[in-house]
Amino acid sequence: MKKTYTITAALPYTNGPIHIGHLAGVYIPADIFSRFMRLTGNDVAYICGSDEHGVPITIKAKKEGLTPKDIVDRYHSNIKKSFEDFGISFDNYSRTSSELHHKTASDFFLHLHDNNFFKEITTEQFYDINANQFLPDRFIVGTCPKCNYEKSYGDQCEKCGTSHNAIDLIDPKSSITGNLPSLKETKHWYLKLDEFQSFLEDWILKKHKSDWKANVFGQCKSWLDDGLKPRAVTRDLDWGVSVPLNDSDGKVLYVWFDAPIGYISSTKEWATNNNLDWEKYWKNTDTELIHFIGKDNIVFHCIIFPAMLKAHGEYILPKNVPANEFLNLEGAKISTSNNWAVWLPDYLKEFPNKQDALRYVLTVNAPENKDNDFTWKDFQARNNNELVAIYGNFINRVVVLTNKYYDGVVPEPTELNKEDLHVLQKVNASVQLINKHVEKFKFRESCNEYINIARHGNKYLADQEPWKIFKTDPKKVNNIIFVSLQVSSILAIIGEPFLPFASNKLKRILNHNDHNVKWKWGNLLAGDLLIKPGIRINQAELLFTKVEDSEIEFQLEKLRKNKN
RNA sequence: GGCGACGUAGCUCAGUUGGUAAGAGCGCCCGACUCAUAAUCGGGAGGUCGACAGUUCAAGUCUGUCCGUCGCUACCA
Repeated sequence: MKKTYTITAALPYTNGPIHIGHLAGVYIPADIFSRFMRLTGNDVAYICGSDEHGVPITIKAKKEGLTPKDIVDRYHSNIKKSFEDFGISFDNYSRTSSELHHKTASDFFLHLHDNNFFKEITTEQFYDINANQFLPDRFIVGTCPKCNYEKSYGDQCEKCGTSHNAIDLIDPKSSITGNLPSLKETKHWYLKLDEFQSFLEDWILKKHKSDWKANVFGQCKSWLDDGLKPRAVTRDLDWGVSVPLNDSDGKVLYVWFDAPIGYISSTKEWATNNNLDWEKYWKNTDTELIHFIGKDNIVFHCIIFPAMLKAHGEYILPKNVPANEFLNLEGAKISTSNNWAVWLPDYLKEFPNKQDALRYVLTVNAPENKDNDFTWKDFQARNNNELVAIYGNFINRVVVLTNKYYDGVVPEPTELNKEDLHVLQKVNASVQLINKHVEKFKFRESCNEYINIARHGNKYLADQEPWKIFKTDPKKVNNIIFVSLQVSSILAIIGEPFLPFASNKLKRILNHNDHNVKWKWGNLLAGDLLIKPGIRINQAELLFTKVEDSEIEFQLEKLRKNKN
């Protein structure tokens, strides 16, 4: 049945390029899901954009002697381009600095304000007179009251790990100017989250007990059991969406309040550009809203944003929030500040035309249930032993045999025998399994099952040995090659969500447009014969190429240098 | 400190509501084949299921304690 899906991928924060952790945790799974849902005939809006507000960007700008706008412009285009080059199929990639977003977020805030969902609370915050700004906890350094470490941050001591309030620090200093900060009163708007306690308990703990992932459900339960409290949704800052009220000079919406609204404004932008109705994707109760995020964002997407949407009153709530865990790199935590990462722009430059290899490795080793480790050696092994040796090699065998025996023309099959039908059945069973797993967000299993199709193909060829009987039983060989080409065409169709570049290449090799059945999901599911005898296919081209030891050594060396 | 998720073969992971002798892929060893990017196909070795205790006729699967990894969070469960 055709459905409408609004699929969001966490808005990347524009203070650095995209790295493999982002890809494995969010963008690749969301892309597979989106592509799969399009492939199977659904109406999909795959939405994302740059998250460009918040304190870290203003600090980075200050350090580089630039404006916040300079910083976000730089990374917005960097991120947008690397997503495009990598083949992430967003329907729209917007940015939160856009006018449309400011208006959308501002209106959203006003709507909640007018309906009395906020509480104004005045507190004392640290203020740096010289820098002329309030200081978030992260930008206050002082001596930890517990372990006496002298460079503890305002929110947490890096040495003993305990968290505290900035006010508790001994001898606090502004990390911007080094001055002693003073306390100053400030008023902020707090979302009355507590009023949504019972609603959220019913919605999450009862209605989504079985279909949300254990890590997501557990995290939510922990928050709900604790009891929700009003939460500040504004900040003292001059960079962001201004609070649209009279007595709100110097106040902006907290970045975590405006960022998820970015999903909505990005959808609006897309709808406007394509002459569509954006409300269908956010206000129609038949539409399934799915948020792909990392585990650090669970509370915002499962508690706060749904409360905001519910408070607004017109919006649908997420059907699921398949949060992933984290990806490590060579045994250590990925870190932007320590430059311990594989950056996507670097990868694209250093491994040209190998987008699918990274997609594949990050899919089959995705941190779906627990933190996982990415190693270059594993990357090489999976590329060489699985993509090249199993999938690429199967296609190559079939295409070479077709060219060798039939001058590239698809042979006419006669009655298929037990073995022929058996392999087609096995492939069909794999297709069903892939479908099932993708719907449950089990992308690693679905991708493994995809490779299994090529395994079935290799085994079929090995068992049938057409090269042995070509002279003695040509009719049988006709069938073997025909069936192998049929399997190849199935791989081309269903591989698109996982390995889109290879899939397109394979379609070209097999001349998919010339066959009399459209290579569409429905025809595949119906078990239709996708290839037509008499059609000439092209010469063999390698679908994947090997990754050499020297390339892996180069990457490892690069990481070693960063470490020092 | 509290809460949550996770801890299964060398590596990465599956293991429904507890029940026939613990599974897969990769890696490793042996064999077969040669159409294929020395690729493929078959077979094999390898695990006291983090530790300890408990419930049960029966536990990787439930309970408790502890240890480890990661995340969330605060003096509050």
